Amino acid sequence: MIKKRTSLKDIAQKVGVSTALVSYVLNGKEKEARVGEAAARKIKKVAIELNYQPNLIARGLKFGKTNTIGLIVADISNPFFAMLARNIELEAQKNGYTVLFGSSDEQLEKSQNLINTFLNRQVDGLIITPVAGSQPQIEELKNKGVPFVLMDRGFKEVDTNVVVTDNHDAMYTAVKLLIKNGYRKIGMIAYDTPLTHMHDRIAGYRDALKAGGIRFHSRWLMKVPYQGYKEHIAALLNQLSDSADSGIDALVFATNSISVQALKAIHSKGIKVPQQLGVISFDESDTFDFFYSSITYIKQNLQAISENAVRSLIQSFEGKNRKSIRIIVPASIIKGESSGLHKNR
Amino acid sequence: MIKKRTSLKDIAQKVGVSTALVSYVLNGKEKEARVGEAAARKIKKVAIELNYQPNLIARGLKFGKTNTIGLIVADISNPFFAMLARNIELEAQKNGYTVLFGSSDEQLEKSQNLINTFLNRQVDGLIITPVAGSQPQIEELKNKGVPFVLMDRGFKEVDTNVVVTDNHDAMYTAVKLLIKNGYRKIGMIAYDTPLTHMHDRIAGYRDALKAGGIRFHSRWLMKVPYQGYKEHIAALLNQLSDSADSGIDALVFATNSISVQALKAIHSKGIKVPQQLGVISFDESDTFDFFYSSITYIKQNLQAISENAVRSLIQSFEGKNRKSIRIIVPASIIKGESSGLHKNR
DNA sequence: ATGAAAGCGCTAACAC
DNA sequence: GTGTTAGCGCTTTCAT
Repeated sequence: MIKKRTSLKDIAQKVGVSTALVSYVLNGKEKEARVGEAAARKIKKVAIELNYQPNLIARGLKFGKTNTIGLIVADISNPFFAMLARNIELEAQKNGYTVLFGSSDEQLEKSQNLINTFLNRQVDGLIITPVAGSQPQIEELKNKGVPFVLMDRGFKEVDTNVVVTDNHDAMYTAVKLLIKNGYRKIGMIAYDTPLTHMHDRIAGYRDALKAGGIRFHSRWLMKVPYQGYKEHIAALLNQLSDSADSGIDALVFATNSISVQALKAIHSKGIKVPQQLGVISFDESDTFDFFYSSITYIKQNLQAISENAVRSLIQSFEGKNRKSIRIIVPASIIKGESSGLHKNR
Repeated sequence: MIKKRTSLKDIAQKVGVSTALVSYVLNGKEKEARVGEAAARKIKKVAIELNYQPNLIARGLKFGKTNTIGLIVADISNPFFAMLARNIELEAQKNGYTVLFGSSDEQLEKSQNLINTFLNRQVDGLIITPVAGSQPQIEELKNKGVPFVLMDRGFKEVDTNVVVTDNHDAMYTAVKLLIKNGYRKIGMIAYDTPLTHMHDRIAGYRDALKAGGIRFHSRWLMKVPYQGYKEHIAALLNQLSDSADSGIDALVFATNSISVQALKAIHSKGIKVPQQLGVISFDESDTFDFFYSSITYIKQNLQAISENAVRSLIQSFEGKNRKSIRIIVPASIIKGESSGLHKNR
């Protein structure tokens, strides 16, 4: 059914030379190998005639290098990861790499399965957004000497290559902005996970409060589980709006997905932003354009993150990274009305 | 640096048998090959000790089968394609396949590059959302006997495996709903492309008008180019809202991305939906929840599309598809207020 | 200037 | 029962 692809051998036979010569010529090594000009010409001609395409998998077997990167994100259907994937695809392509992808769904088992699958397929390295509790998986990669880089999040306890946003600074800046604009009772909705990105964002939030001379109340920090987060967030905002005095005058959201869900709830509850509640989101979303007030948000530099992830991974291939590389990408804050001057100010 | 992975040979040496035996045992063929029980036990034990993992690329070379699918979408960062990718990933995994992906950006050259790259990497087959004008690329795949299936869109002129939504019916139903609710001057914003999905959606729109006894006006059908579509749509809606009588009382949108952009413009222009303008969108979006009226939209069955795409591709591998298979997946319409009764009704 | 051959890791037909 | 071996397609060393 499927037509046999033409191999070096086919060309060699047709031209009447050995496969070695064909290989040399087609790899532009005719000079080094001092291949006869006539033969070279003929080989090239036949290669085109037969529409020769190298079998990269055979080459991979030979070299132990496939020029393939395995990308493991939490969920490719989440716009944030989809954007990352897009940028990684671009950067990988620029460098001659192709990308295998998979979604871990924040689940340990899926993550491990993907790692195994990709390794068995001889990817040259992995770009991973690690799942909570996956330290052993990552440690094992280190032990095996597999090149990899963590992206978006990392682990405190494990020293690895990692590319992340400057989460602490981003959230610190955001909360400082709210304080500057007169908010005093600032809450945060975050995921209940020990991963560093969340930890750092929370730390940034708390440090900003402290620096602003505001005493932190533990009930201000609302952690929701990843599974079923939509319902949890809806419930949280129900509570907030039901109580006459919610005890909170502003909210920061720890991620893209939390932001969208929380804004949905705020919108449907009819909570006035920023009059009743100041708001700062994480990451962009098309949804912001529909909110009645423009949303202040933290903008991560996805392109820089992706580029750095791919590049440092490639450096690892080349054995350049003797030590772990830790890249912190600054974020910016895009100011809108949602964090505007507080009524009490 | 990277620790050498253990191969069959390593195990064979350690146990003191040939690689053949190891291969048989590790592939569960000890019975057929009548391997001695003692040897089998020992081999299994050592395999675990050495943490043996098969090199799938060597196996691929041997069999000419890599258990890899190449997925080419227009843009992985577009939520619609990201959702498709997610579902394809799931279905592929269920069947033991891994997915390579790439974005064509609706560009012929990128599409061709991706096809070449994937073929050179010996993917077993391709799932493609074809680009306008890529018929020759697709024809070539057919000629080569490469298994593939087109998804989301196809070509009139080329007979191929294809899995698409019932676009004509979906749009027909949507427009009929508008007509039933009293709208008479129904416009459509579509992409300016000859691809079948767009063609069918437009045909569905026109046929519904005809069936409703409404004479079609060519200015009702607004086609925008994919490149720079955001600006074009904004401009279109400026026009509509500026003219005292726009001559249009309802709009249907041909895709997800068009819907979001158009709704943004409608929102910012303050056009009342459905009082001034009835609206039906294509595909879901988080943004709908922020619109002041709930949006009526056509819901494609992404899971069914993905599953069918993967399955029919796998059938092609197995040589089952002697003829091209054409799968039409029905869509549903989710009714909201945006297509509610027209004032004149 | 060219070719033979080994070898990457795996499988399976075949020989012993 | 077990081992030998050829071969998938490609690269490259070493003869010639």
